[in-house]
Amino acid sequence: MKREYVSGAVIRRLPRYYRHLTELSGANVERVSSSALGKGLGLTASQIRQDLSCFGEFGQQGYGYKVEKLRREIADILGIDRGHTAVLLGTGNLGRALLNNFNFKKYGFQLSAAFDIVPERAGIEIAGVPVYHVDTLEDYLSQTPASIGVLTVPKGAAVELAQRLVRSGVKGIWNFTSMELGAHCGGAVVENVHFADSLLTLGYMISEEP
Amino acid sequence: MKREYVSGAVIRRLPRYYRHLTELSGANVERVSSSALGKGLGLTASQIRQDLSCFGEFGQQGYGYKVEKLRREIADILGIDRGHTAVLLGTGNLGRALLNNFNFKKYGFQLSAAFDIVPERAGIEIAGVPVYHVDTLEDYLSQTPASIGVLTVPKGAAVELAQRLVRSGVKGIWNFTSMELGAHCGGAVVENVHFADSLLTLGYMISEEP
DNA sequence: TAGATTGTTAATCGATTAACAATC
DNA sequence: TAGATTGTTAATCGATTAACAATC
Repeated sequence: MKREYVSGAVIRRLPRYYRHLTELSGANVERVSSSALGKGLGLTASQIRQDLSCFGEFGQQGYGYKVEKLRREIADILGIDRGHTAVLLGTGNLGRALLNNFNFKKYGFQLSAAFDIVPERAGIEIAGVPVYHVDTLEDYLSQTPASIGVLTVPKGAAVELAQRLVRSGVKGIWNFTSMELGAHCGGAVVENVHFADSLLTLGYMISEEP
Repeated sequence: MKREYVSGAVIRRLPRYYRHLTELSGANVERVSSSALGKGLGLTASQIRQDLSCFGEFGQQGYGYKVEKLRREIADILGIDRGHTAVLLGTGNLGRALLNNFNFKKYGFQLSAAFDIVPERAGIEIAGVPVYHVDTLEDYLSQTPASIGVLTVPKGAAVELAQRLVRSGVKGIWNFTSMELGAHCGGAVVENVHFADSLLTLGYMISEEP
């Protein structure tokens, strides 16, 4: 039964399903049951069937799920191949790490340009992506709209740039700064990658271990 | 009332509390109520009081919480200043980005060394951290134990290195690879930073927007 | 057909919110 | 003292798990 509202907990499991199914598919596995999938991901079979039922009926009774079919269904739910585009702001170490190592295309995003405030970086290319001066951001986006902006700038620049991105029509911000942007971004969705929060959580867990 | 078991949901909010309190403290704010704190973080006052009550009684009735006192209490709960140590494996772009930009010390971790498989990188220093060849990992850790290992290596090397870290006494793994390590790491805690999952979630959310 | 496994409904469990006595 | 705000208990809400008829 297709739901209109799907909880965040379910949505955050979808990428894990997708990753696991991609691996199975790569290993030429044809079919998988909810219980096998659950074992692979540390979840119950019941939860997986419940999760998937938010989006439709993808299995066959007595058989399970066709791996490749389910993988494509989830890709579609996640919006891969929906033609998303992205720009990246801030070509410091982290920005360069993403440009060089992260396969945006694999997840359905075309990264068309990067921007930096340092004049010397304008005009160069990093991993095939052209770098422009941040002053030209609005001009660029009016010509070449982007679905999301990737924020890899110093904390102090985050709010202003987020607002400029949103005003230029960006629908989501992938925020790698430690600034909380929720309040500043109007209708846009903010997805945070807070390294510090993650490390502090780990620190807590190793401290509490017996 | 002090609980022995604290849910993951509570623990993942603690770093946010800590960050917010650090900001208030920096702005010389002396006291804060649960409702003010809740407003700042997008949570209910009730939830904040409930969360804090897992660890003790830190407030005063009719007054609220002393910002600096609460900040220190949470730092203590999170295990900051517990003398954690860390090593980093893999000095590619992402590893270098962390070495150059991420302030481990600020979160209570001393990063003592980095390792790489490329022979030319052995002997250099990155942001003051010495880089050694990964063949010397066990020798090094037997002399200088580490609480956690930071994994910024290619996916294919993740499992083997995680296991070597755990065998050398590491208690936690901060995993930046896309490999799921849960099953391979015995008693050690694994904290994942999966960029792809984060981006896919964002992709879903901007696709579903009205 | 018999065994397996789905999708879904019902039961349980856990987390969030509300309410309030205690008290600064 | 009166107003404010805590810590905690009770009520609600939502998410996970269990059960099972449908059926491949």
